[in-house]
Amino acid sequence: MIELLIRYIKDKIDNQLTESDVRILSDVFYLKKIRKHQYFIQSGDVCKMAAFVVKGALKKYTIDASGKENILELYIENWWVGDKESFMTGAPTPYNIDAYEDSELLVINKDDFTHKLSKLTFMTELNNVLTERQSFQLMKRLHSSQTFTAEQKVEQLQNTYPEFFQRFPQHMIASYLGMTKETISRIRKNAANK
Amino acid sequence: MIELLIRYIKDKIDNQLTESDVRILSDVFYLKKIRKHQYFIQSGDVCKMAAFVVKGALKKYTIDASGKENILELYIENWWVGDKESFMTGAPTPYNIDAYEDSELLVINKDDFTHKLSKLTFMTELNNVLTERQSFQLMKRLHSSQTFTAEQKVEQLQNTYPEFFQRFPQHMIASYLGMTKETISRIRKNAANK
DNA sequence: GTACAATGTTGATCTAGGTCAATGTTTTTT
DNA sequence: AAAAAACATTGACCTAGATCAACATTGTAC
Repeated sequence: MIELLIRYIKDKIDNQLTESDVRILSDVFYLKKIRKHQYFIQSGDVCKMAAFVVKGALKKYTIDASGKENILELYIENWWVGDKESFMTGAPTPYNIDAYEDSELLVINKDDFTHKLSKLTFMTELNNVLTERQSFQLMKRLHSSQTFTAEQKVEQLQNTYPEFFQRFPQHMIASYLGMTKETISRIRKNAANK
Repeated sequence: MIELLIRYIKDKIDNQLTESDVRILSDVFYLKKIRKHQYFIQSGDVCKMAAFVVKGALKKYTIDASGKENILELYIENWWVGDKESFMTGAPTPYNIDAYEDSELLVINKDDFTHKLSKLTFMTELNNVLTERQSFQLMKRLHSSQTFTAEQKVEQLQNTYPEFFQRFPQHMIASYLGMTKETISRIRKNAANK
């Protein structure tokens, strides 16, 4: 399983991984299986793990006063799961993350991250690349959220992450895009007639 | 002027700045004054500068098909200005940035950034801290954008960046929050009667 | 293979916030 | 100090998308 992560990292960084790097990675990451509907973190927890998705599908969301679920992120294979802000600062997370499919995660504890990984240059490089990419994506999502019509949002998602439409039910996609299941249903019906 | 930047950096990083660090900073950053309404970058440009606001106020925005301005970021003293994605990747920016007040910026060119700063550890540290913070903020803004009412959005902004209400006209705040000037006007009138 | 949960569709109705237009106020320019 | 921009307010009306409710379809567990 760790091979998937090694391959992923090699792809993202400029330099090569040494044998020692690979050994450390294999040492600190451990496989955790989580079943459909099981929580990875719950609102109020401090997020003490970060994880790489080897297999499965998960979602990050909040629940509002009226009980409505608001999905912020969807995760499938090769995505990193967790609340980075809580992980880094130790503040309780406002989010829930749970599995939508039975999943396999490569998990690292905060403690190992701090002591065994954070001084490895390839790891800080990876971390920076990912944080930067995340922030670029969020800027685009915020812009779309504020300026696009529901139809444009769906179309954009079909262009950026078409996989999501295969892996998640429509009502979850709708929530991720900040609209209702009825709206996305009508939009897709319409799009089919074009 | 550079002292402001030095002080700012010292505040953000763990280690001390050496004399050599300070010399390099003074060397690569230069002061640029920009007048009200003047562009810092325009949509379609490649962003070849990053800048620290010493004095003034600016905005980042797009213009949609119908001519409506959509503000994505507001900047005042001690904020960093630019399109980081365009700056890092060399892709043309989709955004405009211009001055809302006469402003003074400490500017660094991409070339100097790459060759003279990017190998200094304090600078990569600063860069990472800022990118991370940016991404945390964007996540919160996206969540608010998708789940808050107009009223809640205004209230949240008053708690997070109350300065904005002093520095920018209401119609710009409205655009930043993704609503119209009429809506924010009615909300604030209401809030006053509480 | 029957039952039950999860998912998706469709129509009727509602509403938060947008649009439009007129008017008022404050700031800037000359 | 007058004229012109820029900014803000208010009312009337409109609309994209939400809500509500009923029903259809698909998946899953026993």
